[in-house]
Amino acid sequence: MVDDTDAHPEPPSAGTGGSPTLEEVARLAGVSRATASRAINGGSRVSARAQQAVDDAVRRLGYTPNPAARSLVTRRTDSVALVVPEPDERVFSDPFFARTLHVVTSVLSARDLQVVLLIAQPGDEEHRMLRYLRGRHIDGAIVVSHHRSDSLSDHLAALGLPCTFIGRPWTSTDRVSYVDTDNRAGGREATRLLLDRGCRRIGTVAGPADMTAGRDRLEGWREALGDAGLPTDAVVHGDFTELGGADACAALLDAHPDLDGIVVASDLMASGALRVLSAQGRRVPTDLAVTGYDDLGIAEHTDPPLTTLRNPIGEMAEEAARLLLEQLDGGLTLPRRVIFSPTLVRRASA
Amino acid sequence: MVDDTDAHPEPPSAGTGGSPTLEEVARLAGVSRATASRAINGGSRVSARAQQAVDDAVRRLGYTPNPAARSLVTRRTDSVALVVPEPDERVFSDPFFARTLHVVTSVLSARDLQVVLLIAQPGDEEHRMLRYLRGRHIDGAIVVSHHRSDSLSDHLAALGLPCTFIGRPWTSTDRVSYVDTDNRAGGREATRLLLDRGCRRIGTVAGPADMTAGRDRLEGWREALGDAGLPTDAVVHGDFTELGGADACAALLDAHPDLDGIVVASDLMASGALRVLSAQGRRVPTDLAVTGYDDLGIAEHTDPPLTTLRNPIGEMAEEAARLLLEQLDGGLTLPRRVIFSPTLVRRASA
DNA sequence: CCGATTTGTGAGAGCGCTCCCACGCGGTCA
DNA sequence: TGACCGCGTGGGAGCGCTCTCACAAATCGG
Repeated sequence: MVDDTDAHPEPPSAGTGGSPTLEEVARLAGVSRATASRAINGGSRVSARAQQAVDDAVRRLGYTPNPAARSLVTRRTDSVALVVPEPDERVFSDPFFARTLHVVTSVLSARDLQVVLLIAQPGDEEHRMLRYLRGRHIDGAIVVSHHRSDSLSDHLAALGLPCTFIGRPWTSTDRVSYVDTDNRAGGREATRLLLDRGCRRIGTVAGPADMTAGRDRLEGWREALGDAGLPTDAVVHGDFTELGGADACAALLDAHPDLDGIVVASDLMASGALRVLSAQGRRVPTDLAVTGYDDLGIAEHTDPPLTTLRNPIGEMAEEAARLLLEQLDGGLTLPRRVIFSPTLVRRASA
Repeated sequence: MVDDTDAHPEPPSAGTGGSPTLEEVARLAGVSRATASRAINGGSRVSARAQQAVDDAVRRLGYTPNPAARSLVTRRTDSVALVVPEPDERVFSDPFFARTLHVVTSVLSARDLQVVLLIAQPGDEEHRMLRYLRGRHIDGAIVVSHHRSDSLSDHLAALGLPCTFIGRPWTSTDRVSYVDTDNRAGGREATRLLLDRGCRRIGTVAGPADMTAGRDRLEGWREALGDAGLPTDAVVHGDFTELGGADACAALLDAHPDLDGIVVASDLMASGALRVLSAQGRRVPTDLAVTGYDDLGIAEHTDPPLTTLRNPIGEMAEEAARLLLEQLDGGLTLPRRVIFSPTLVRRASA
């Protein structure tokens, strides 16, 4: 029902449904397409009169720019991927991801960037994900929970896609930006705490060996025990899940029944470990002291509440988002790294 | 480093970085752009020879079609939103969403559709989300956990965007497709079970009053009790979280200390309720019988394991994805609804 | 009061793709 | 043998937008 008083040939969509185009906005506002475009995108070099006319026209027509047309010419899509190479059970049960997604989204959406969550467990989904990343669907990526086997850092570095890792990647560390915490220091600190309270037989439920966070915390534990001249043989790896932590703890106690302290590499795993200890009738911290890692809401609700190392997940995610924005804005910036420090939070378990 | 033996004017990006275009693939394959396009998109009406040449060229150049250019002309984006109008804490703690996302993604990605997770708690994020849905970023949407206040069904119906609801929407039920379970029957069945085992004072921890699933289950409870000539005054609403369930249960027991049975509208809430009951020293099911709802992995791990009604979440999500595909393929199909039946799963709590 | 800037504007060229249409070619049928 | 039919192909238009550029009008300093 548009008045076709002039005889210009028009696409059939003009009168029928099809959403309004910039052309139509411009016509209604009595300006050129170029001016309408300027008015809509920030409006520098546009007279107040023209701006007003365009704004009105946009409102009257309910105009929304066509993102495909726009990104065809700008070569930007205004969306960013949050890549999580993990099975979705884990993504949806570890509060770490919820927090990260929340913070990343709020930082990026303040700049009108859409965050696309890409969950891909290893396998063919990984391949699909790489195809997606390669396909110019997104302007950049934030990768979290990266494993040694997904050579994500290499792939992304090779692609030249702006990206930031949360947690130091295994390779290409000189070519991609990342944020991390000093996991080795954290591991050391947790262990020293147990040493200070008198533990002399300290084991660890370590994180996955294919994740830098897991390995670094383990290294810290090794260092502290080595410095104290104590053995570093009581190690079992878990997978950062509660169940995995329980299993690992059971295995650890099986092999080393004499332990009087356990450094667990995450709160979720520690929560599983506490369950096992309680089932075995071992009192925490009297018989055996336990430390966790992360402090993301679970630690205070376990029984007993966990002494743990707080990772500033929120700040890390925020910084990661900012680093990505820098790359998106600045064109080619040098890879940057920002390392945070974990802080000890004392509760009842150690 | 492309050989520019001919004198045709070329964009600067041809030799420099910029990813290869269809034009370049066609040239390398020695065919026209049109033929290259056909070969790449399913290849009907393409000779084996041409197909081969194009395939080779694609591989040699590492060509990926530019999605923006493609969707500008096809008017499809090949991506679909999974809309969750909930705060992200809840999305990331209720296994229901993990399962739904998993199933929806696997059905849709088999058809090369990208799933975009849209989490938007009520407020201005909601507005941003509607803008996104309106902006032709996606071809369709699946909405899960819809509340009365987000008038999502009305908005989407008005937009004419293909969409499917998981869980009956409040309004526009005649204009949008949805899948649901017979929640009223489920509520009735849970209540009858308690009646059969001799309970005579049965309360309920109901779901949110602004969600159809919550209201329908409550209705079922009312009906069953009404039929039995028993009072239906012991009602407290929870918010489908564990903590909410605990609080609601405490409030319920406070107001009605004489209860001998509680119908809880979700397993997560029932898990919170069991914790409260145990803290109060009430034995389940001896002193008081409890039923849950959903049966998504939590029910078997509570203490005692929950008697519950299994919702076929996986099948529902699958069907929802299929209904959406139908709309995407078929153009204008009539709104359809598919109702599943919950099945009783007996465990120890009732 | 005149050249030099600044400011607002529109014409028009693409961005990379799909798809319509017209064309040549061999095979089939009356 | 000519009319007709596919089939494979390429030419070319155009999707809706941004952005460069040229140009007129307004503003400025000397």
